[in-house]
Amino acid sequence: MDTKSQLINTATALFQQKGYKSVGLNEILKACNVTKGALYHHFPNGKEELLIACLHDLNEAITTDIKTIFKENLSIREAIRSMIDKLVHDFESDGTLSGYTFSSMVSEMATVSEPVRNACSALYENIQHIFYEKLVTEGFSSESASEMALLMTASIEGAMMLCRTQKSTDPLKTVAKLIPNLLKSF
Amino acid sequence: MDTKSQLINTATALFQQKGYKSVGLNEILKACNVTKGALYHHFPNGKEELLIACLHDLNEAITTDIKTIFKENLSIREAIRSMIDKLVHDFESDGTLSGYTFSSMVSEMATVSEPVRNACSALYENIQHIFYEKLVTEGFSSESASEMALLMTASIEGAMMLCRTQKSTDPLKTVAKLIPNLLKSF
DNA sequence: CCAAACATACCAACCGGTCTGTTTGTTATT
DNA sequence: AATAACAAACAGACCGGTTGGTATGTTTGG
Repeated sequence: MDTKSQLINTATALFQQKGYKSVGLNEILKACNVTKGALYHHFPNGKEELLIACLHDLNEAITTDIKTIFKENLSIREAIRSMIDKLVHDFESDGTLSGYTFSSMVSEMATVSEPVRNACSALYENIQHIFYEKLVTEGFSSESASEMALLMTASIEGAMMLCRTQKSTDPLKTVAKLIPNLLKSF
Repeated sequence: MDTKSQLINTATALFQQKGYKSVGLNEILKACNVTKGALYHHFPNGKEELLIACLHDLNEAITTDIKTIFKENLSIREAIRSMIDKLVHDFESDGTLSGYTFSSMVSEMATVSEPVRNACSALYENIQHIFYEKLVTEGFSSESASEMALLMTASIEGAMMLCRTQKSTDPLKTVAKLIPNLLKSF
């Protein structure tokens, strides 16, 4: 793999685990055996440019990942189920909840840096759009589909937060169990 | 107000706005005109002890705040509605979403410091417990009440995250609108 | 008189970022 | 084929500023 992708990949993982400010450049550099010169060659604007590159990469990765899940599963219930199953599995295997979340970066940077906030906003919008389209094909009206997509995104993101504080996957499991009920209520 | 509370209050506000790592001790000290000596007199273990004190204070403040809202409002629908209305109002007036959230602190510290993680966990549990009790008095079974309490907490927390990235209160408003539907679905 | 409640100067460690090289790969010229 | 020329891709020493934290003093209330 080339140096640039290497930087993005390890930085992404570290940012997801510890947040943005908690991870120093030297930590990233050491983790992927790259020197400072190389970093500033590929990212002249330093750490924040690297973060935005990470968010862009994450956006693409998450989007394609969810899209394939939504293609493989016929109903939105099954799709959401297998999506959350994957999150739960990842969390249980490596202990870190890095799946479709970047809340650690959102919450500390969204209020500080506009470019970062925009990158995060784009990511959430993409996720919601995938939900939205699936819901529309299942007969939901445009309005209720976008509302449901928002509710689903919010509850999953919130559940991940709870999982992190509780060191347990139960919140995600509960939400996964309840989402079918939500869909019924419309 | 005494020095200790002054420190806690201003630190809480700053932490909520920018997160933990982004706020330096000197920034806090300057903001409330307190010197380093005073800080380390009241919090010998420094910044992290201050953060935990903030979380404890926040816990109490949020808990009593929500409790009074839940006493004033007969149905849980009305209670949630006025709770979110308050959040929306705060966000629209001062631009910062500091209400019942501390996700900025959770996400960057929960994976790093156990004491902080515990304090955050306690806070979420308290909130859920208030929801839970109200739901039980409205006839929900113990099991579905705790599930609903979790779902509500998660979706509100997630919605706040979305609000922050979108710089809009719409996500919270949408969630507020949909929660009655959730309750019906049980 | 004594301890609690500060104030202030100071510190090593670390931060992100810049600097000046050196290596390496590509292309043009003879 | 050899070489000159050039730029991209690094390497690593270095820098000023800031960080959280400490040590030592001074004030103040009981």
